[in-house]
Amino acid sequence: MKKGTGPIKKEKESTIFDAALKTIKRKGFHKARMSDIAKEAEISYGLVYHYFKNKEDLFDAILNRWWNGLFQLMADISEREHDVYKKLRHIIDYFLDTYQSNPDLVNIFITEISRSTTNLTVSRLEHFKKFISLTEGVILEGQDIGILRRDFKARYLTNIFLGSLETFVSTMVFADQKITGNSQKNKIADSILEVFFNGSKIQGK
Amino acid sequence: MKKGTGPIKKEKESTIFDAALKTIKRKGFHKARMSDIAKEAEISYGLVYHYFKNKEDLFDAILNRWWNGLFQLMADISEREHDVYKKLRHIIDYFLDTYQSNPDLVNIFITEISRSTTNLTVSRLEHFKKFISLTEGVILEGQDIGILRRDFKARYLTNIFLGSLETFVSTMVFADQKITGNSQKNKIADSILEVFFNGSKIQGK
Amino acid sequence: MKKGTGPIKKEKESTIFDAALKTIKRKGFHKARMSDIAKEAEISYGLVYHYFKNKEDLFDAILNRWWNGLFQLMADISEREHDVYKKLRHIIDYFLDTYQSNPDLVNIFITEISRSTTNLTVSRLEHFKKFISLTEGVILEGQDIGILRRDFKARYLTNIFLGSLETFVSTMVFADQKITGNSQKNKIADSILEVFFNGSKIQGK
Amino acid sequence: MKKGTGPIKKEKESTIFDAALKTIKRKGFHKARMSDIAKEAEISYGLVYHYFKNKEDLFDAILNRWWNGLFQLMADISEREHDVYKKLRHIIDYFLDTYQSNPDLVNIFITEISRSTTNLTVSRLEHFKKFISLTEGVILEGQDIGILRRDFKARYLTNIFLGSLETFVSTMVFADQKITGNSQKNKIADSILEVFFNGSKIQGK
DNA sequence: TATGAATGAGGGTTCATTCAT
DNA sequence: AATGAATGAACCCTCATTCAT
Repeated sequence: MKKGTGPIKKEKESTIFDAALKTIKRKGFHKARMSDIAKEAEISYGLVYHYFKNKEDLFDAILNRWWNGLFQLMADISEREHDVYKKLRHIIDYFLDTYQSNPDLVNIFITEISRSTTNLTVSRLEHFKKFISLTEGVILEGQDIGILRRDFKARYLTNIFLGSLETFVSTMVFADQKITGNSQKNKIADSILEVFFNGSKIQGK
Repeated sequence: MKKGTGPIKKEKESTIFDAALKTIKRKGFHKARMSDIAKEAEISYGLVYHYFKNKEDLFDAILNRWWNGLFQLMADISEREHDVYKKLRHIIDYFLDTYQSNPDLVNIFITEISRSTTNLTVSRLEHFKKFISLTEGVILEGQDIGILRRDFKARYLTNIFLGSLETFVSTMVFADQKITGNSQKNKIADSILEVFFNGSKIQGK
Repeated sequence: MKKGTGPIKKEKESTIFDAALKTIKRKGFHKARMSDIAKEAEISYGLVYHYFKNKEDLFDAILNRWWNGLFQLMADISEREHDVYKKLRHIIDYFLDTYQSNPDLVNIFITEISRSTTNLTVSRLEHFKKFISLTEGVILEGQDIGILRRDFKARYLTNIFLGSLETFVSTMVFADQKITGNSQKNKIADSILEVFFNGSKIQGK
Repeated sequence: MKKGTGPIKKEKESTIFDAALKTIKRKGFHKARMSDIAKEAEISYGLVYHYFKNKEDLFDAILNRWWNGLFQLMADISEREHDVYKKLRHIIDYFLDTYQSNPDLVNIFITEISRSTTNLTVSRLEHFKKFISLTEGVILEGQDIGILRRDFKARYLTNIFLGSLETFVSTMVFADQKITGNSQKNKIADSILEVFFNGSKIQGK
């Protein structure tokens, strides 16, 4: 009779979600069978379809978890943070924080979406483009303010920035490397920004 | 067992190879059917099995084309080139030159291998690790010589370098962007190195 | 076992029954899901199983509605009506009246039972045979009395009669054609009998 | 190398076709599994998909066998036969002849198509409408010539005619009754026409 | 009564691979 | 060398039915 028993439903849905995360991370989207996911969640596989329309839908739910968080952050940044350096730092933090709290999610983002055309649908591509555009906005702002060089197009610097970040995260993902604490996280973030801003050349040379 | 024997055999094998390249690029490895490849090559699909043991074998042949060329280059660099800056420049050139002459090959490397765990087997991972190690060797040399900062681990700078490169190439791959001539290629290569060495901050600031 | 017990039970049961009628008419028995029926009835699908043992049972309930009415009529005819022409007219009326009051029921009879072996079980077939036999009895009576030609077997004339009737009704069912009033209904009934008699009546009489 | 080895391919395709005919007749389209059909044909079920795109395609192939024959006949009639009575007789013959040579085909037409909305697609309905239209053309011709009464619409007489025919055939189909020879076939055909004409013929003529 | 979560058998379809010719 | 018929393991998804609450 009660409709607002949300948490109970959410609980099982969450179990399936996590099982999907784990399974897709382990086998990849294509090779992850619905029955694998069900087995991982310790439920019958029919139940998966009770909560998710189909495999694609389950996959999109995972991606949305990632994108919703990221776009929320981008909105927050846009409103509250006025320092370009810190804005970029927040973006990095989102990747690293999520990797700390939910490494499987980051793994899937990197391996199944970030560089794979196979699973790319039009709507998924849109998320990507939107994120790149938003980041480019930050970079442009940096060029306007005068803290980023203007002899390269903003899109180009955006590629460098996101490429460094992604490569870093990828490395951790592939090596199954954990971030053990905030100090390590900060060090990584600082490093990425340091090289992005100042380059790898020995200073002064 | 040898693949590169007679020229007569090679001809048809080459046709299949190119068809596979084109098809896998278009549909991704998983969704590319053997029959699609055969159709692209305008042969019966049974014949593919005369030249390649199975689908995995065909895929590995493609990857080997990439890795063999790259490792050949790394060996050449190691022997003949002594300028670290130029060494890195050669690595970039390999990506860009191959992208010019065989964009499908680069596409597949980027989308199916570079960031996809799905198709990653142990032996394929080995190639990757080896390449990163070799690059790290170059970076280390730069640190030793004193043209690269030592306050970051070599592996870290390697990530930045390869990340920038990969991101650049990815962008071109996804946008289906062509490199029209050597001057454009040089400009791209210069840019990557410039930012890697000097950063994105306005100089002097 | 009894279906038609309490009026309280009946109410909800009736709602489900009507929903089933509507749904099966729209989608066919096979494609009508229990959940479709429940949704149509605006109840949970689990409840359907309180009133009907299973899907087949629900279907049989529908068929029984049809057959019970028809056999009731045949019994009435047998007892009270002595004019063969009018007897046949009563049979036609049952089809047309039911079509007026409950077009879905007639639709289901025509499409799912009358000509479909798919849903035919032994017990369902028995109903059919019984009805044909009873009709044949009327035809035989007509032959005995001398108003129907005897050069064709009664079963044969029965086929013609029921075939005309069924074809007529089918046409209306498929065209979703409504019977707007008694005058139209009478016209249709007259027509069917007119052609049947002027074809099957002893010539010259 | 040879492409025109038609018969060999046709042979197996024909086997599958016949197995489908038999299986669908026995279990109905919906309940006939592809594996049933394959088992009946004594082949692996994968092979069915070599010859037919999917289950619907296989079903359509069966229906086309029926419709192509019938429309061929209608075209022949239109060109060569000028006697309305004989035209109708040819139509009846098509049903009876096909029933003799291929009773399963007629069975499927009757049970799965003629009165079942379940399997009715738009294109399938078109075939039906076309056939009825063509028959109506013959009836109209009969009314024009003056051998069929004009106090009923042509479409109405068409319904009666086709209804009688269909009911007759249905009866045989359901009873699994065989037509043993031409004399029996002729008797049936004569009977249908006799009743149809003596009912629909202009009175007194 | 009433709900809808949970189960799992069933069935359509795909496609890598084998093999007779 | 070459063809494409033949096989069957996989895998997604549906939905009738059961059952705890």
